[in-house]
Amino acid sequence: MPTPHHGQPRYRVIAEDLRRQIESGAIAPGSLLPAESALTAEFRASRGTIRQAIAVLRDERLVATEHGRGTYANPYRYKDGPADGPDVETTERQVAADPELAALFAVEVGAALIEQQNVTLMNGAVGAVVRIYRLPGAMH
Amino acid sequence: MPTPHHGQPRYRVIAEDLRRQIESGAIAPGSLLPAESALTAEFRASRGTIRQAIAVLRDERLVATEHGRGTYANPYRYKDGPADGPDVETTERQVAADPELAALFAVEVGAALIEQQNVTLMNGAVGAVVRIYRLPGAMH
DNA sequence: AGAAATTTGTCCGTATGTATC
DNA sequence: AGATACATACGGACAAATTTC
Repeated sequence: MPTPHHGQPRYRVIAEDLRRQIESGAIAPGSLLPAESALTAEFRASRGTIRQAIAVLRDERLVATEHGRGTYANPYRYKDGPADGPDVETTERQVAADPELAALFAVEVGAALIEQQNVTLMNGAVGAVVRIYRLPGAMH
Repeated sequence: MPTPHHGQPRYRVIAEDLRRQIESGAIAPGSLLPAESALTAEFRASRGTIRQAIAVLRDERLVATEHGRGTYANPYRYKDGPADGPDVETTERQVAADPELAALFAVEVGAALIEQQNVTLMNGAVGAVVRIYRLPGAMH
């Protein structure tokens, strides 16, 4: 229960341990780490400390966490894709108004809106996505 | 790692900074502030100091905190503006990537994206809504 | 389709030790 | 000595996303 704080903090020791397991393959790439609750038992640490340890690995991009799912080991390991495209790709479609858009346009949630989406590419990678919403029938 | 404390206490400086972000709209009214853990990183302050800063804003009713959910900005503030608003209202905030945006940006669903929303007004009515998405950290 | 269990996200309150004004 | 702040750690509770039954 104390807070040693001498030497190395616990969360760093735990992060170190988990990193080894991931890099050694003991935790397979793409697989889920044990749940936080399981790690609290395994390391006899509080959940906050476990989460701090995982945060270290997340900063290193060694793991990726998804809400309600878990924490994946070695999530992103693929090379660059060439796939060059035009500078801007434009698509237009009809979508349902989310609550905020509904309030702005003074229509009901779920009402039809026109969405024009422009995807701008910079060096082959997506630089920004622009979505323009307007009411059906509005001039443009 | 000094503890300057020259002039104003740290928590007041942080509160001041957050207040500016809220009042300027950089943190959209009704949206969530970054989590305490995120603010500790952003301001390089301890959690206790962050909580103290938020407590200041809470006392001012500038924010409202809900247990387990987060801290909301400007729970209710829409006093009369001094004059008519501009033709374009711009707000910026952090949102979670929907499946399509996630695919475009090559991030995971739910990952943080920056959304800049421009609401263009025509004769006081909303003419169009433009939402621009980009990766956090990207220049703009 | 719906309820329950699982899991992560967040906040709350508290505590200990250290360091700097 | 006292005030301020940092870093770490605990345990609890509620919220939200996902999966499972």
